[in-house]
Formats: sequence, C-alpha cells, structure tokens
Amino acid sequence: MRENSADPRSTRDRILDAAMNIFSAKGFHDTKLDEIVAEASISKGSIYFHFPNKEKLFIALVDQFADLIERRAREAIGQEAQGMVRVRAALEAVLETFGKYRLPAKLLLVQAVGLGTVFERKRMEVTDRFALLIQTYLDEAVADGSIAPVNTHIVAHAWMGAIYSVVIQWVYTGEPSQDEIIKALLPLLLQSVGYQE
Amino acid sequence: MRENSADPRSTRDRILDAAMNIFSAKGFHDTKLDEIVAEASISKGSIYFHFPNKEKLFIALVDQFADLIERRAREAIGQEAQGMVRVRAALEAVLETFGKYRLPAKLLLVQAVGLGTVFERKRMEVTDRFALLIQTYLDEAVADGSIAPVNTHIVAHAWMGAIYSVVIQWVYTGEPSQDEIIKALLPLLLQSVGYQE
DNA sequence: ATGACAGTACTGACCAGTCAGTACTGCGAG
DNA sequence: CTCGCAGTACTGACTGGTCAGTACTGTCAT
Repeated sequence: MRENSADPRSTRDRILDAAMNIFSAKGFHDTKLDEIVAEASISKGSIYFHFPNKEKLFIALVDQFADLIERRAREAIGQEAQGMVRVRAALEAVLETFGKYRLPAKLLLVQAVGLGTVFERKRMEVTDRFALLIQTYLDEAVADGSIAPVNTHIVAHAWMGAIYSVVIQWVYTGEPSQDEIIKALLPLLLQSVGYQE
Repeated sequence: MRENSADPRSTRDRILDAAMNIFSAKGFHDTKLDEIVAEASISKGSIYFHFPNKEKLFIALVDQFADLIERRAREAIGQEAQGMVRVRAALEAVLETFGKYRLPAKLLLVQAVGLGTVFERKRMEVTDRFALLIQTYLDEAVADGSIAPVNTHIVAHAWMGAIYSVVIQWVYTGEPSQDEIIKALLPLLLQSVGYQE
C-alpha cells in the first residue's frame, strides 16, 4: 500500500491543507516546512516532489483562493442583467466567499502582504485583477446611468480596501458577523457612489 | 572625533533613517542588519547599543509614524468645533500626512503586515487605535445629527481600509496624485454615510 | 583615567533544500 | 508466468549558507 495512513486524500492535497492551516496562522516566515510535514503526516521530500520550493507552495495557495473569489464574482455578475445590480451581486458574492473561507481569507489579505519583492508582484497582480473587475462594472454602471460619474479607479481600490479591512477584522475577532457585515457594508459602498436602491 | 563622517545627526537618528529606507523598500525579513550598518555608516554594535534587537528597531519605526499620524489627526480635530466637520478635517490631515511621508506609509501599511504572530499584536493595536478614533467622532456626528445613524464600528474599519488601499496603490505607482486622492476619496467616504456638504 | 560610547571579528542556531535510498506498480521479452 | 527493468511516489538524515546577536577591543570627552 502506498497509502499507509487512513487518510485517502492524495499527498498533494494533504500538503496544501496543512500548509493553508499553518501559513494562515503563523505567516510565511514563521512557518517551518517541518511543521507542515508534521501536520500533514508526510515527509519533507514529498513537499519537494510536489512543489519546487516553499515560496511556490505558498503562492499556489494564494492563486487557488484568488481564482475562487474571482470565479464566484464573475458567476454572480453573469446572472444579472446590467448596471448597478451586477455590481451589487458581485459584492455579495465576494463577501459570502470570504465569509465561507476564513483561513484562505487571512492568507490572502494578511499573510501575503509584506513578504518582500518576490511576493509583492504577486500581490499587486491579484489586487489589480480584482480592482479592474470592479472598475469595469462600475464603468458600465456609469455608462448606463445607474450612478453618476466618479473616479472609478479610485472607487474600485477604495472599495477593495474597505472590504479587506472589515473582513480582516472579522478574521481576527469573529466580529462583526457575516450577516452584519453584508447588511452594513453593502449599503455603505453603494451609497458612497450615490446609488440608492 | 567620534563623528567621523560629515553627517552631524546623532547615531541613533542615522540608524532610524537608514532602517526606514531599507525596511520600507525590502521588508523586515529581506533586510539585513549589515545593510543598515552600511547605509547608516555606523557599526553593528551601535545598533545593539541603541536597540535591543532587530524587531524592536522595526517596531520603533512603526510606532514613531503611527504616533505622528494620530497626532496630526487629533490636532486637526481640535481645530474644528464639532460634528462631521471634525471628521472631515481628520481625514484630510491623515491623507496629507500619508502623502508627505511615502516611505513610512509603505512601512506601516505594507511591510508591517504578515510578519507572524509577534508583529500581529502590534498591528492590531495600531489599527484599533485609529479605528476607535474615527469611531468616536463618527458617534459624535451621529449624536449631534450631522449624519444618520450607522454601524460606526464597521464604517470606521471600512474607511480605514479604503484609505489604506488607495494610499498603498499610490505608494507603489505614484498614481493617483495626492490631490486627486483627496478630491475623490474624501467625498466618497463622506457620501458613504449620507453626508452632503 | 574612566566611562560612555563606537567599531569589528566572530559564533552558532537555524532551516530550506538535497539526495541516496526504499517501496511499489506496470510491462514487455523469453 | 516470471524476471529484469523502468518509472513513480515517497522518505528522512544530512548539509551548508546565512545572519542575528555577542564578545571583545578601541577611543575620545571630560
């Protein structure tokens, strides 16, 4: 038997799971590969069989979650006709996804920051991807008259920051609840560009 | 001569300056103390004479700038009578201070994040300090009728995030200009709680 | 001449990454 | 059917570079 433990998941998935747990709790530099090895009940060599190095393992986790968020947002957008309703749906989807995945949220929003030049590119890339998505649909909403003209570039980044900050607060303290967040944050964001439902 | 260079500043200040330059550019872990030694033209022993360790040196920089921001905000608030005008003044002061100090801004908003358990406390402390400040005066504005009741806790964190995010964008790219930021962000924030000037 | 500071050579803990080896599977030739 | 061989997945003891921190010496102001 290659699978000598009771756990039927593939070794690669076990590594990703353990890495997510530990990276999200302790950050990149404070996480030792040996801790992941222990948590996943695999060997150190296994990590290097599946991933080229520690950095790529971390980035794999970031990418995986960034992709999920973007997919959810696009799905939500696709189900609405146009204008500000789409923006609203996307925001809801993003907040729900963050709420559902607390550890990946912390990994993306906290642990992926301040890791030096190598990771900074990655983070900028992800941030810009999201900001551009928001901006696109804000522009659409401006064009079709749902909202008055604004600097959509700044609005996009401001919204992202607002969402990040509230989600981070929730990640650390568990407060405010997901429900309260959506109830308070959504109107706040929409109202900031003068949209009334 | 103890001061063997032409630089008349005290050794401690030279260390802090050099540390700010390098920490803000490369992050905590990618900065070697020997680099700071070279940049500041001092000796390694000097660092340990003035600071107990690398971590405390970093935190000294963070504290120094967080104190400055808070001082500026409080000064601005002190010069206004009451209500939403105070909040507006504080926001302007904070944005101006960030704009004036690009490196410390990057240090506080980027490099101080994701450094593992030790620094997380510090970051939470600073974040909460700012959020509470905003919240206090938002509550005041609600009480005196300047704005309608809102969840001021969430608003405070959302605002902080919005400011952080836009400032970070500016730190990296230089865009949008300080002027554009204040012109676009300030109305956005104020409008988000239904305040019209 | 002494103590408050500056300067430097060194140490050793740490940990990412390596690699020789093991275990098992599948396959094709005789 | 079975033996030799190749490929894949994994193991874990070991290594070597790095760098925060230290032990020590030097020097100048008073």
